[in-house]
Amino acid sequence: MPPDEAMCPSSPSVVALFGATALGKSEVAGRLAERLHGEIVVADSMQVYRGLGIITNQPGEAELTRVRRHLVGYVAPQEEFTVARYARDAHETIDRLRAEGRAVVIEGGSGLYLRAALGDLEFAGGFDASLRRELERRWADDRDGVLLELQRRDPATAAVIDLLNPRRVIRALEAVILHGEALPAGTREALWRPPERYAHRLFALQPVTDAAVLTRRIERRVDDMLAAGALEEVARARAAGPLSRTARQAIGVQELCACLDGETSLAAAAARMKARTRALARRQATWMRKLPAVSLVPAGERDPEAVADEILGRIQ
RNA sequence: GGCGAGGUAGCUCAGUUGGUAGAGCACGCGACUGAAAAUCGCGGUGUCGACGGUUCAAUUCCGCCCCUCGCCA
Repeated sequence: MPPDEAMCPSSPSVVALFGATALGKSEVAGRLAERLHGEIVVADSMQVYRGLGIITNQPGEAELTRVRRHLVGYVAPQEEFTVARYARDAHETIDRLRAEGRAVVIEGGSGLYLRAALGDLEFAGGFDASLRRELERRWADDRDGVLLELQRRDPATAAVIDLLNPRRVIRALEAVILHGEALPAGTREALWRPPERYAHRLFALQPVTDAAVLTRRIERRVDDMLAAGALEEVARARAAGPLSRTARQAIGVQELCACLDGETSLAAAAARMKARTRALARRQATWMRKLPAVSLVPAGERDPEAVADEILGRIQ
């Protein structure tokens, strides 16, 4: 903890806000930052892409002029993005804002990114697209061979990760091959409580709205995106060059590309986007339930202003 | 009206040479350290269209009826 914080523990200058999609998180964050005279750092794996503002739900003009937001729309969608890069960018931004004496509101819906911003996650090994592709091919042909190699070269990691999950296995092996040492050693407890980089208060929006109403809201959101030109947005983005693997994971990219290529109807694309968004909101709720030291704040149908007030009240 | 195809989980469908059923998606819960809006794990789904017949036993075979789709009138 930096020394200035030790001297002034009653007014933490970093407030983090986690929340699932469609709960009004960015509006709440906007008001919080305004009251605290601070700026916002977004912790969202998809809002980083430039030119995909509609489908990734980036804040509109009104929110943007209200307060400054960082780490939104600053990466070309042709570029492959990683949490490690996000962590570097976030720390740099937060450090700078604090050096300027500004309060920081970290807002996001990507659990891992939020932890990366707040803490010091240790990222082992590098990243090599061709190696990864080769390992993927090997996994498809000879799964057992890949598992055996990981067990031989890094038994400690092999004992801890989910061996049924191809992403985890491939990443672990990739890390050993590139750096000799794989994922950071440590217990699961350590994985869950990475060293905190900033003293902060963490809040999460807990839906108090009826589940059916929330679902309807999520679905309306997709309809609104389409009405706002989501299809054209995706067409424009991919016209500038093939979209990166990570950008293609954003809800709506695959679906709307299929639609542009005449493979599916717009209605089918919309249905799939809604289903994926619902599933996302569920996984976000899982994160919300287990974030360490989190204070839950009822939200949903409440006025963002009131939610922000409640959070400010709890900070005092 | 005639002929053909079909009615099985919320949806799309597979299956049972007769012993009351499954896969994907959806849904619920969970995991998560360089892909995380990703990826993976666990879980329950049900008068197998209705009624009758044959049978120890029918979702499966037979009859009849209802419904859907297609073709022909």
